[in-house]
Amino acid sequence: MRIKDDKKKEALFLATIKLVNEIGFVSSSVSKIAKEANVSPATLYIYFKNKDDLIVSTYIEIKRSMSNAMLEDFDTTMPVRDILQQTWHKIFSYVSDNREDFRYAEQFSNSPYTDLLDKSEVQKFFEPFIHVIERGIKEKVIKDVHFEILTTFIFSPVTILANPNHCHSFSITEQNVETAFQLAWDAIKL
Amino acid sequence: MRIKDDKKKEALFLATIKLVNEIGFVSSSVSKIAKEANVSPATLYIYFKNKDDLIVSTYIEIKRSMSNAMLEDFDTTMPVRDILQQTWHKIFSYVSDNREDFRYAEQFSNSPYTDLLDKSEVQKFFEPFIHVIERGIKEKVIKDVHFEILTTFIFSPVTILANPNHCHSFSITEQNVETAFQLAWDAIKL
Amino acid sequence: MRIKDDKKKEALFLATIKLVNEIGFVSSSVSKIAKEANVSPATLYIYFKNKDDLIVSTYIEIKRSMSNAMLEDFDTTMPVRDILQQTWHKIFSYVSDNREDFRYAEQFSNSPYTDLLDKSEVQKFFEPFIHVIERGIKEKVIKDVHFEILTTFIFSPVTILANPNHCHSFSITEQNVETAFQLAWDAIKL
Amino acid sequence: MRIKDDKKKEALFLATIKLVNEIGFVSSSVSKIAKEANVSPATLYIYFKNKDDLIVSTYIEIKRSMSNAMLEDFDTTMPVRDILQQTWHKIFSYVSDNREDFRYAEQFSNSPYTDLLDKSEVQKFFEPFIHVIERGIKEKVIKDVHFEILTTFIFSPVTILANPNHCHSFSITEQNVETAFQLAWDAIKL
DNA sequence: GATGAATGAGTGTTCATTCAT
DNA sequence: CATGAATGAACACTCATTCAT
Repeated sequence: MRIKDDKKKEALFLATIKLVNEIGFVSSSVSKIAKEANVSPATLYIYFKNKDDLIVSTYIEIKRSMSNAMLEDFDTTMPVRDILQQTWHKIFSYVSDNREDFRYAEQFSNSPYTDLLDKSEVQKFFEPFIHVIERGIKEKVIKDVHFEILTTFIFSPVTILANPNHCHSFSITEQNVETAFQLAWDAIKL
Repeated sequence: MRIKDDKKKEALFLATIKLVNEIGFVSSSVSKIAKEANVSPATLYIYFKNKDDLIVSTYIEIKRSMSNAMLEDFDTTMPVRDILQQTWHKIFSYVSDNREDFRYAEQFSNSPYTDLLDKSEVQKFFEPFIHVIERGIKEKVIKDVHFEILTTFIFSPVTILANPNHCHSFSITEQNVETAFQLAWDAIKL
Repeated sequence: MRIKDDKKKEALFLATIKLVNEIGFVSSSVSKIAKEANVSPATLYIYFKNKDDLIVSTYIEIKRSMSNAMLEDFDTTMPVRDILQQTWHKIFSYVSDNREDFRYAEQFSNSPYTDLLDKSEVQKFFEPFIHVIERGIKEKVIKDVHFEILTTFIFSPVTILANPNHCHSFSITEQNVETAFQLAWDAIKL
Repeated sequence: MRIKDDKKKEALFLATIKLVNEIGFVSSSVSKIAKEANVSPATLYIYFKNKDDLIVSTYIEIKRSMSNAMLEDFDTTMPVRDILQQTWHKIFSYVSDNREDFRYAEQFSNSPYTDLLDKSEVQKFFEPFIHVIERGIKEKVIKDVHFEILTTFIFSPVTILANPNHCHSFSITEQNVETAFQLAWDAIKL
């Protein structure tokens, strides 16, 4: 028999990201994705249960790689501010180097497909950072306010600033990123 | 016949918002929207050029009403901080009272339909606030950094905190909203 | 607006019967039926809820017309034997004149589509005959045995003899039909 | 390897019968049948030319076994009535003991697959009985009428009465079966 | 012999839009 | 102005069958 070809699965991931970024989820039909990946529509169903599965799996794949990049050199013994600063720069760096992946993830997390996602699967990637913030509160360097308020100011700005749809004149330079971090830190620091 | 006209258009707006919130953009077909509005699919094409036009017009209509609410009691002579604080509370209040409209706007602004939107048409609603921020910089009460960094910290948090999809444990109470504003102001203030 | 065209529904009935007789239920796809009826596949869904509905409705339509033919000149005051004899001939006559309808009905009633049929809707057509048989038992001209044994010998032979799939050398002549009735009557008479 | 072969073929027969009875011919796809038989779809094509061949072969296999059961203790020297009576009981007995096989055979003989069947291949199983009837006519104990009329009354009732789809209140008891035979014999006897 | 991967052709169904009235 | 009928094109998905190993 023929052997299952990881190249095909990879090709389907890439085709999905490319097409969704170009024409959106709705217009990215199974047959278009298959054609882009140089596969038969039927083949797609060997590697994925259905279209939803393909879309969600692609997202998880991206998040896995994103998480790996962020956790590189992660050192919990550093001061809270330094960890957040390092992470902040790492995220911008990843986003800058993987614009296509980032755009897909953005579209996904604001689409109805999110409902199909097991949130815990993705949230676990962020756990290390959550612990850092908790430590910051205990050490009295971060304001002791509702947790979601803190994350809104320390994590969300990244996705907004990096999204050219929202901020088309902001460019990801070392200087800009550091400036933005100053504001984020001013927001949450005690 | 003027009255009848407006009623049908209004009914179509409401039906669109309701359906899109209930089943999403993808499943909200023209015929379903028409049925929800008690109108023939063909009638829809009298009031709107096509489906895209309907979707985009509905968004602009919401933004117009949102803007009106925000500009109530708008007094440019007040101190910068007070204006922003008042506006911040006004937005949360509007969102709280018009959850359906807000949800639609959120879905819209993260869908490919955004591409069809003349951004300037919506941005003009925000102009008064832009002027306030510019004044704040000149008066040296707001940091003199890239403009989009400032808006990211002073406007975006609202849509994130008010979106139960992102923050399901944050509730819009006077206290919570004020706390969040403190962080926003700390971020941008000099 | 255009007016709903009964001719289209009729054409769909005829196309369904023709195709199903020629190539069977499985191969009779919606698009083939639509093409045969000179309609768009989408049009079919204006007149019928789905394929199943089309198939079942076609059957009921046939049964209605079959029943009408059988109940012509139906006179409950005649002797039991005469009524059955008259009906027997009438059925064969109908079948002979409407071979396509009969073949469709035969295929249908031996297909999984039967499960979708509200049996009572069709059984009501046979009620008058059931009463006749009950009368025959009471008058002691028909054997007093399990009801389904009686119907098996007085009704089923028609569908078997008239079905060229089962009996290809039996032809529906007045003489043959009368002979067959003799056997049926001999079977059930006391 | 002979043994392994036969096991696979047998497994495919059984899987076909089971699936077709459960979900019908239409839904019984090659891959589902293969999975049910714990075999690759490709393997199926080693034992059968194609799907049609599998379906038809399964039917013939059932008919062969049915015929074997009927011909047990077959004694052409007995009186015509006794032979028919014995056979009649034997068929009911077989059907009662092999409901799955019977159901498959019923579905098959009312499906378009019948067209693919070489009728003579099955009819040869019935030859001994045909000779008995011919003898009955010659001996003037059976009516001298069209042959298919006779078989309609002496064989078909079995498949109707035993089919719960047609007769759901008739149960195969010794008594019921004997009663039904009385009617069959009354129909054809001179 | 035996397999799972691979596929073109097809399925039933819905879509945004237009037509005739 | 307003409509429901009508449709070609597209949808997600499954099929019987073949291929390479």
